[in-house]
Amino acid sequence: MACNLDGMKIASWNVNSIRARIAHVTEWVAREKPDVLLLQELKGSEFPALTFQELGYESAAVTQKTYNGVAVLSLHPIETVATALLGDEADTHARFLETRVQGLRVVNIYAPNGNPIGTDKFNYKLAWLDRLKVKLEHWLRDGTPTVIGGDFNIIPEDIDCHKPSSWIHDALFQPEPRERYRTFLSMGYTDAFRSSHPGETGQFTFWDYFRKAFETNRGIRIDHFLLSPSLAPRMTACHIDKAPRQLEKPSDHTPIVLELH
DNA sequence: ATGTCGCCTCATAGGCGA
Repeated sequence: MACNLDGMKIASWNVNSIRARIAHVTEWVAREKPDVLLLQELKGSEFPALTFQELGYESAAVTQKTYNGVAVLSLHPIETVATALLGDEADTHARFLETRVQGLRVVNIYAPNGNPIGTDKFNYKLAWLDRLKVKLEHWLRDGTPTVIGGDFNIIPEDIDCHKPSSWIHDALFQPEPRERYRTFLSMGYTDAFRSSHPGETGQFTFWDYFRKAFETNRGIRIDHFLLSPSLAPRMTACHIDKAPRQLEKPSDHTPIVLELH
């Protein structure tokens, strides 16, 4: 299936409130000029589409008051395919947005955090990941080049956190979500960052606001790009841009950037 | 348990979610 992805740059960033972070995001977009940007944790009913339109970006957003919220920005036309994850009609969280850009299936997710473990929140997380798996199976079968990006709220392996013992009681590090993430990989999806940086330690996308976590690089890698088998050979690079995390009043996450050919 | 953000409201302090 032909699609023009040459030089295409796709980024993902959990901004922890688009209203609080609008200056950081617009400055980063103007400088980095990604073809596509996936945003998570918008935390508001209104998405500032006009602000990004002025920078040349079309947008699609699924919003919710106070919580969650995901958006896709693109220099190219966006076709919105789905605004909710199938499998639970009662689930009203704004966590899923499936689009098509330049013949590529671009899926933006904000997976549930799931803390504390042993509660409905943790069960919701596992059920949500199981629903995502059903979609992942469908997308494999139709062969369309597919990228799933966003905040997975999963620390895949021990090297994806500064110190495993600090996270053993956290939902992001539990065997159940990690097992699901490994299943996604065994199905044929590629973890874009890890596959291009095998064994590299100290590479994180999130650092807590407290205890000087960023300054001491005590972080976790929870923002990911999964690539379908049809897309994986077209990855040229994947990196984490720590610059926005160093700004005044930053998001607790920083962007991850994927490049294709 | 704690730390620190950002949001909201039975609002200017406290609760929730992360």
